[in-house]
Amino acid sequence: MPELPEVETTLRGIEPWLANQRIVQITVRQPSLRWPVTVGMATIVQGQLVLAVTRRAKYLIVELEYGSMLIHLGMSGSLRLTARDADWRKHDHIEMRMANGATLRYHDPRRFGCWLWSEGEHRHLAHLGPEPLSEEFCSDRLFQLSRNRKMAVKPFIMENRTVVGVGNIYASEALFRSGIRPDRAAGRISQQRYIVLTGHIKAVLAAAIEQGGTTLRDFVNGNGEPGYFQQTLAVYGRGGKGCTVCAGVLKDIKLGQRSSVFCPNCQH
DNA sequence: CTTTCAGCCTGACGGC
DNA sequence: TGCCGTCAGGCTGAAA
Repeated sequence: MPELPEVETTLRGIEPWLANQRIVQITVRQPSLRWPVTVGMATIVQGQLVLAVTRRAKYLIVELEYGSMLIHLGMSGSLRLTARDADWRKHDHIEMRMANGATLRYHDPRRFGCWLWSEGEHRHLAHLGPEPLSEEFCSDRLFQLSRNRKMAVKPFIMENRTVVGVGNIYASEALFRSGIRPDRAAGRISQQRYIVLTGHIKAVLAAAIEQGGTTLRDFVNGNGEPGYFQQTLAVYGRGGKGCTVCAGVLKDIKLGQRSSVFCPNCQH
């Protein structure tokens, strides 16, 4: 599951090979992604110079001379630099070849990702909240936006208009570290507790990005996956097991159709 | 305005 | 062993 740290790691891995290079060819083997990948996109993009590659939320943006491409990895997508004539693996859907010989492959078994081209601003970026590691994301923002909200705090911090890039894993972990139950109403959490929560959201994401970076070299060479999954997760995926702090049984509930694991003893 | 929820998709896993 | 049901999850857009 590519969360924000994995997308950031991907960006750092591919950016040096794409920036200031011309796209020689795009090959689309499977156009049925989240939205259809159009022939028009490949036609428009081929021959263009890549001005820059950036990230916004979990989207990668390939800035071109004319317009830009928006890439999302969805649930199971990955981008790898491969040998020029590497064998096509199952679920390799798109290949982008650069003038310097770099070859980028998009691999996505579940096909929840997207590759979209737009002349102007992409509609998917229009209503996004601030980046979690920016100063715009602060406890005041969480506190103000949460007033009168009856929604549970976990889906609230996972909403993209609140703050971007906080997926199920890191929302669960940050709430555990903050001692806040994920099903507590967002509007009934104090300013003081939002200060604590904001700090943990930033810390857990920053740590994960740093760990992703430790395997950057392998990642670029196409030999491995980003390494942040190796980090110890205290609650995510550990429903029914023992709490790492109090040894009590972790509870697994559904919030907004998503699995939410927490410790009923440590989180209130 | 708010909140909820179906749907997109494949692979992993458990039960029989 | 294989089949079948269930689950996982980000995001959109429609419904309530």
